[in-house]
Amino acid sequence: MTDATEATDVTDVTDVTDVPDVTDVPDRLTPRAREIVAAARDLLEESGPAVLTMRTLADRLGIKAPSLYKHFPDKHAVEVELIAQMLEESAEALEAAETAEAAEAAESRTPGSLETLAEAYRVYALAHPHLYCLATERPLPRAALPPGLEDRAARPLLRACGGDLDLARATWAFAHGMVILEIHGRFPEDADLDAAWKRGLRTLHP
Amino acid sequence: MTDATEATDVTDVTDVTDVPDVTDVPDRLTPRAREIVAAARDLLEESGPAVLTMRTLADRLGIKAPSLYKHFPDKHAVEVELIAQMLEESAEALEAAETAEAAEAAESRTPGSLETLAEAYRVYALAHPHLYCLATERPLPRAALPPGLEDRAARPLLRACGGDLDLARATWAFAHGMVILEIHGRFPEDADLDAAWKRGLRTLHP
DNA sequence: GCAATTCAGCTAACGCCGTTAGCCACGACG
DNA sequence: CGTCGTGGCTAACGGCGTTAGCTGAATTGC
Repeated sequence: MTDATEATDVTDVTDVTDVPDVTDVPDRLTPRAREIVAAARDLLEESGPAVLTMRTLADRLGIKAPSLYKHFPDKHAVEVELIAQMLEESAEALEAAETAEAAEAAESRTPGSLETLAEAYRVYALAHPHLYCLATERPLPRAALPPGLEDRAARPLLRACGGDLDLARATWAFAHGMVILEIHGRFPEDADLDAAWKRGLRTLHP
Repeated sequence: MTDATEATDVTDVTDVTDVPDVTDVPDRLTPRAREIVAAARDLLEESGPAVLTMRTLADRLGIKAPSLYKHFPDKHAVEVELIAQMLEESAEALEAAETAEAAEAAESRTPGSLETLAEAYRVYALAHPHLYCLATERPLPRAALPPGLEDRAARPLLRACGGDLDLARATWAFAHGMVILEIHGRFPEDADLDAAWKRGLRTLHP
């Protein structure tokens, strides 16, 4: 009779009642845990980190806060999943930009191989500012992340830098700095950030 | 008998006991408020933001938490003072580097005018990582800051960039990115950050 | 087919957080 | 000598993450 049962109708995805988790990829999370992470992400992106509370998260799912601990050991574990999502999605965005770039280059109207990549990075980060900050403004929980994910997220930029690690790191620092300073409103209101991006990219990758 | 009195010996700048606040500059803070900020800073730099609590702060001063509200309207107001300190000190560090640079340039053994500035920025930030993060990872409370401070902190870099705003912003983003990523341990352990700094600075300012 | 176990919810509560209300001692000043 | 502002105090509130322990339903084992 609790309204929790109403909330579960959101599931309606897995009506498989026999196979528990015998998919090809060993599932990182149970279906319910994935629902929780999805709700956490909605909450974070809509309202920011201050609102992402175990109680509000439970509320949105129609359950009580302590029940969340049946699925995650603590709040940090939920956040780790959000960080993993961000890394994976930004990796996808960069990989997509990479192939788009290659296509354009084939037509020989090359706009500089870093430019599309940087634009993709910026667009993704600014589209998900709270998520980007959550994933970025603390030490990476490397041990709890899917193996290889960090490398995968870094690889497109490294490739674009021709394997030059120093250049790739300098470029990453520039891009992250631009994005995070913009997100936090540290630039003057009238600053021409497009111009600053262009300037930085052009000098870093002439 | 409280150790709060011991904390004041850090000040040792103003032993004037008669004039309350009739200095040339209209004092931003009462002496007691300055003691509180000093204790807050010690706490933050020693133990990080999680330990900077109204209760632990009061503890260190030998008083109870609610008494702090006789001196500051809320915790945020204390943090604003810490942010102001960081901006002022980093401005000083950059200005010092600027004049040192000028002296070296006069002897014509110029190491690139940005290099000393960047080094000073990096050294200051890494010497005060918690303070740097506090001052940097949220919107600037511009309205509550001493007027002109933000500009002053930005000016040395802008001068070194010959007034080129775009270049200055790109360089700032690069430097901030390098520092903040290093502080949060986002680079691989074996990354040669000196090399990445050199690479970035050389390409940004050839 | 029934017992046993696991799962996923619940309530109550703990200790921390920032913050408020209201009390009081003391020193300065008219 | 009274008055009043200053700067302490205690008690308490609501919100936070989290734990302990209960319960009913579903699944599993014999």
